[in-house]
Amino acid sequence: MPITTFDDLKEKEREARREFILEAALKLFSERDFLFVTVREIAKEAGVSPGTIYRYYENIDDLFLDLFFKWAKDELDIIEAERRKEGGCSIKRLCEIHVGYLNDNISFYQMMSHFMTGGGSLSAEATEKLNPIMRDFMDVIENIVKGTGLSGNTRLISHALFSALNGIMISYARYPGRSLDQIKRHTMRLSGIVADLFAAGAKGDGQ
Amino acid sequence: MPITTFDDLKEKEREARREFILEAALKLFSERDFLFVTVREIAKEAGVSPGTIYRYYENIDDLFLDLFFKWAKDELDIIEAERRKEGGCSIKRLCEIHVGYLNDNISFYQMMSHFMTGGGSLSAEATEKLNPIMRDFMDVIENIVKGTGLSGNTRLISHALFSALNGIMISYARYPGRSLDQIKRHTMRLSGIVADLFAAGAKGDGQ
Amino acid sequence: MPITTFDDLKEKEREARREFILEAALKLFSERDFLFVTVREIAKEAGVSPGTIYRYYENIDDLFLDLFFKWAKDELDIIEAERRKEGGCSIKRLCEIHVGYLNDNISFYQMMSHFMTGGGSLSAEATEKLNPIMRDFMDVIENIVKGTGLSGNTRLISHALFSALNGIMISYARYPGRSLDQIKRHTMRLSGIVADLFAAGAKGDGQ
Amino acid sequence: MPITTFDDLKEKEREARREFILEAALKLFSERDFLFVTVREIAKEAGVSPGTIYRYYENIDDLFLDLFFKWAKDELDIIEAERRKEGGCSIKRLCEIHVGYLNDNISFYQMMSHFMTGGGSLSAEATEKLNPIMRDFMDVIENIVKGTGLSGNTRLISHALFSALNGIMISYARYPGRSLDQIKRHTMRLSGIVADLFAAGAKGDGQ
DNA sequence: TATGAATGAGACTTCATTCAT
DNA sequence: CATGAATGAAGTCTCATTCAT
Repeated sequence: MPITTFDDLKEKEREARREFILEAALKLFSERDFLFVTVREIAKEAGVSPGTIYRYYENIDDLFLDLFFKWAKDELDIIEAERRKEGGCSIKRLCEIHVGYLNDNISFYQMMSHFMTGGGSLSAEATEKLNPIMRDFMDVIENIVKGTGLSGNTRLISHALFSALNGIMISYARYPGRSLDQIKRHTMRLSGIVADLFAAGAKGDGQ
Repeated sequence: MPITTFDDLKEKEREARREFILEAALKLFSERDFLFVTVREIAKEAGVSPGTIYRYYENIDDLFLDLFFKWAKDELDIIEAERRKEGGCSIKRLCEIHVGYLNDNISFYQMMSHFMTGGGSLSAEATEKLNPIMRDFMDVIENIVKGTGLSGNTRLISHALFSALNGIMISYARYPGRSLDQIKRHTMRLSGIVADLFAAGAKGDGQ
Repeated sequence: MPITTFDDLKEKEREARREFILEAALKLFSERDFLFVTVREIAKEAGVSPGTIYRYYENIDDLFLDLFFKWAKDELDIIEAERRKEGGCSIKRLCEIHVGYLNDNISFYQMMSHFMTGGGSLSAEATEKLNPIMRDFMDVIENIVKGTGLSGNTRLISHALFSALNGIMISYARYPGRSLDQIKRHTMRLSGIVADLFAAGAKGDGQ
Repeated sequence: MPITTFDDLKEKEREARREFILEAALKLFSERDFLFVTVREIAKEAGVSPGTIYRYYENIDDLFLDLFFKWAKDELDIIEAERRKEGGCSIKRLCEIHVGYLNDNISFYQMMSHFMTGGGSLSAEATEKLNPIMRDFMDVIENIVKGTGLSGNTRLISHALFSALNGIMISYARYPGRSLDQIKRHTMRLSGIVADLFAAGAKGDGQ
C-alpha cells in the first residue's frame, strides 16, 4: 500500500514548477536560437522572477542540459515504443523518427551541437550527466542495427548512422528561404537515402 | 593591354589588409572556439585598431563569413587537385579529404554549424553570399558521385553524403576526454564506413 | 516565592533559540569574514529556515549587534575575573587580555570596525544598544587605569588605550603572508609596548 | 632640452581622465561608506559610462587601491614637508598630521581597515602594490621616532604608534551623535595623549 | 510560530560598435 | 584612412527580506 508523504507532494510540486520553467524556455527556443535567449526572458515568459530560475537550476547551462535530457528521453521513449510494436523498429523507421523528432523540436539539434562542440562550459559534472544519456541513445540504435542481422563493428556503424542523421539536420534544418514544411520534406528524404544505404549495407554485410 | 590604375592598386592593398586581418582571426580560432574570440583580440593580433576591422567588415559575422569562404575555397582546391590526378577522386578519398580537413581546421565545422543553425544573424546579403559557395561545393561532390557510375537523384545523394560527413564532425570532434589524435582516428573511421556505404550503394544502384 | 509563568517559559525558550542561532553564526564567522556570511548560511547552520531568523532579529545587522554584545560581555567577564584576583588587573594584563581575545575571536574586531566605521546601517535603536556596552567597557578600563594611581583625565586616557589596542588588531590581524601564530605574537608584542608606555605614563604622571 | 612627444601627451591625458574618475569616486565616498558605492554611481558622478571605468581600472578594487595610494602619497608628502622644516617633525606633530588627515579624508581609514582586514579580495598583485607604500609610511614614522633620540626596536615602536593612531580613528571617527567637529576635537585630543606617551617613552628610554 | 519559495533590485562586468580626432 | 576611447545595453547571478501556507 503506497503512502504519499508530505515530502512526496512537495517534491512533485517542485518538479511541476521546474517543468513549468522548462516549458517557458522551450517556447522561447522555438522562436529564437537558444543561445540568444536570456535568463530574464525565460523568467518573464514563465511568469517568475529571474532569481527563481536559480532556485531550480544552478546556472543557465544547467537548464539547457535539463531540457536536453527531457528531449532525449522523450525521443528514446518513442523509439522504444516502436520497437515493442510487432515487427520491431527498422533502420528506416528509426531514421524517420529521429529526423522527424528533430524537425519538430528544432532546438534539440542546436543544443546537441552546442554541447557536443564544447560551446557549453560543460562542467565535469555536466559531462558526467551527458554521457549516460548519449550511451543509452547509442545502445538503442545499436540494438536496432544488430536486429537487421548485421555483423561486424555494430557500435561504430551506429555512431556513423547517428551522426549522419544529425548532420542532415545541422546542414539543412535552417536552410534559408525554405519553409519549415519544405525543410522537413527535404531532410526526411535525405534521411531516407541514408537509411537505405545503411540497410543495404547491413544486407550486403550479412551475406 | 591591361592598365593598372591607381584604383587597382588601392584595391589590391585593401585586399591584402583584409587578408591580414583574416589570418589573425584564423590564428586565434585555431586556439579557441571562434564564438569566444572578441573583435578586440582579433584587432590586437592583427596589429590594428578595433575600428579598422569595421572598415573591412560591416560586422563580425561578416568576417566569419569571409573566413568561411576562404576555408571552403581552400578545401575545394584540394578536392579539385585530387580530381585532376590520374584515376580521379573516389568517394572514399573525398570523405577522407573532407573529414581530414575539418579535423585540421576545427573552427570550420563550428562556423558551419553556427551559420547553418541560424546562430549568425545572417543578413539577406550574407545569405546571398553563402549560397553560391555551398552550391559549388555540392557541384563538386555531385560530380564525384556521378563519376562512380551512379544514377538516380545524384544531387540528393550528394546532400546526404555531405551532411553525413558534417554530422560526424559535429558529433565527435569534441568528444570529451579524447585527444585530438584519437578524435581524428575515430572520425576518419566513421567517415570510412559512410564512404563504403555510399560507394556500395552506388554500385548496387548502378546494376 | 518566584512564580514561573507560562510566559516566562516561552520567553526562556525564545532566548534559547536566539542563542542557538547566534552560535551558528559564530561558528561561521570563525571560518570566514563575517561580511561574506549570508543569512541563508546561518539559517542552514542553525537548522532553521531563513524566515525564522527574522522572527528573532529585525535584520541581519541586528544579529551582528547581538553577537557583538555577547563577545563584549564575554571579554568583560574575563577582565572582571582578573580584577577579582589578588593583585588586581594591571594595564599590561588588560592589554594582553584584550588583544589576546581579539586574536582568538577574529570577527570581533571586524565587527567593531564594521559598526564603528558606519558600515552597519546602525538604526537609532541599534545605536542606543551599542552605547551602554561600550560605556561598560570603558568604565572597566578606566577603573584599571585609575587603579595604577594615575590622575588627570583618566577617561580620555582610557579611550586612547582602548582605541590604540584596537588599532593594533585592525592594522596587523590580517597581515598578508603571516600565519595566525605569527600575527598573534606580533600583535601581542605591540600591545606590550603600548601597555608599557601607558603604564610608564601613569607612573610619571603620578609623581 | 626635453621633448614632449605625442605619446607623452596621450599618457598625460589618460592620467587626467583617471584622476577625474578618482575624484568622482572620492566625492561619493565622502558622502557614504565606500563599500556601498557602486560602479554605476561612480560612472554617473564622473559623467562617463560604466564601461569607461573599466578602461582605467581592471576592477573596482583596483580603483579603491588607486585612491588609497593617492591618499597615502598625499599624506606622506605633507609629513615630508614638515620634516624639511626647521626643527623637523616631532612625534606630536606627526600624530596631529596623521589624525588630522584621516579626519579630513574620512574614507581613507575605512579603506585602510578594508584592505588591512582582508575585506578586499586583495589579489596577490594588489598585495604587492600595497606593501611598498605601507613600508614607505612606516619608514617615515620610524625616522621620526629615531629622531627623538629613542633607541631600542624603533620599528616595532613605529608599528605600535601607527596602529594606535589608526585605532583612534576607527574607534571614534563615526561616533554616533557627534558632529564632525566634535569628532575631530576628540580624536585630536586622544592622539595628543598617545603622542605624549610615546614621546615620554622615548625620553625615558633615552636616559 | 515556523517555513522556505519567491522576490526583484541591483551588483559587477563584457564587448560589438561608433565617431571625433 | 586609421585610430582607440567611449559607449551603454545586456549578460549572469546574488541575497536580504517578505509572506502565504
